[in-house]
Amino acid sequence: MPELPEVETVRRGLQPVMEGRRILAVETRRDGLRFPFPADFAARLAGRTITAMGRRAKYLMADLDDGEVLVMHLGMTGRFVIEQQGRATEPGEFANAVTRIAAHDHVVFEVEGGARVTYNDIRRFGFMALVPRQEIEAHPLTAGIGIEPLGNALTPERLAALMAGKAAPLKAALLDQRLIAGLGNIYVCEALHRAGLSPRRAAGTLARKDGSPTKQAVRLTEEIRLVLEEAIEAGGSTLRDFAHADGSLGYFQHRFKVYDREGDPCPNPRCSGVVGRMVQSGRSTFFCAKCQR
DNA sequence: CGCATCCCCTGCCTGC
DNA sequence: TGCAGGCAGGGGATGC
Repeated sequence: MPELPEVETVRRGLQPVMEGRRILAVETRRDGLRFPFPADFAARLAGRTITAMGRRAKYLMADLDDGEVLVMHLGMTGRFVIEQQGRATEPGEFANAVTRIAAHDHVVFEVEGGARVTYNDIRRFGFMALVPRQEIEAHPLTAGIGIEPLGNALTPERLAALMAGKAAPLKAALLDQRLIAGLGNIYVCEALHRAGLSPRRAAGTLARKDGSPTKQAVRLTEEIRLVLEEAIEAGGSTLRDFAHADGSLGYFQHRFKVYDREGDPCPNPRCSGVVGRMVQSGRSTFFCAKCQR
């Protein structure tokens, strides 16, 4: 499920147990995920300290004390499970702890302070890479990533400029990580519904001839921000619940208005339409043909 | 270049 | 009950 709000929620879950902590040991349980792990991946990580746990778009970025960055992407099904195991300060202190390995557990981090952090990924579309910090901007995995939809970068003017001249469907343009980074299929559907905009509309219609934003661009900018912020807030509350349960992080239940709600009445109280589904760029789009124009 | 299609992988749901 | 087919929230490669 991980789109920007989910990745941000995972970041907030990992931060207290990993930031400022030394990695005691790493176990990789297969050769790689989507890509092979870097050479000597586990050995290279051991002993290094995570100085900051950050996020850029849908990428988790763990800054290491020697200038490299552990870049992690959750793909479609990646998640982390955190287990607190005493107050380990040296490798091997985990040896006496009960080790539970579940199906699709691929990487296990043992962290100073006693956390065992396990990466689980059923479909293995996620990946982990080590990149020198100064090469992040040029690295093939992270080069050309678009602007963050939260924060100050996304304005109606910027949105209009990014979409100007594009004949592609608005849905496809919003999914393009080179333009805006972090939106996925769910939140694009949700934001377009909230903004009352058709997923089929040409992306370029958000810009006037002089390049300035239309009122639709203003509305969409606002709805993107709101839906992401609300989802992060919901993830935060879920995170607290999970922490009380078993410490696992991952698939959070949010209430979506249109996503996966084909056939439901349109949730817009002033609309009598029905949520429909169509395929764009090979992926399902959920929308109301009556109030999204 | 822009855009569409296919593919990586596993699991779940549906229909026959 | 078994099994084939379709589908899944990401994104890279390929082809037109």
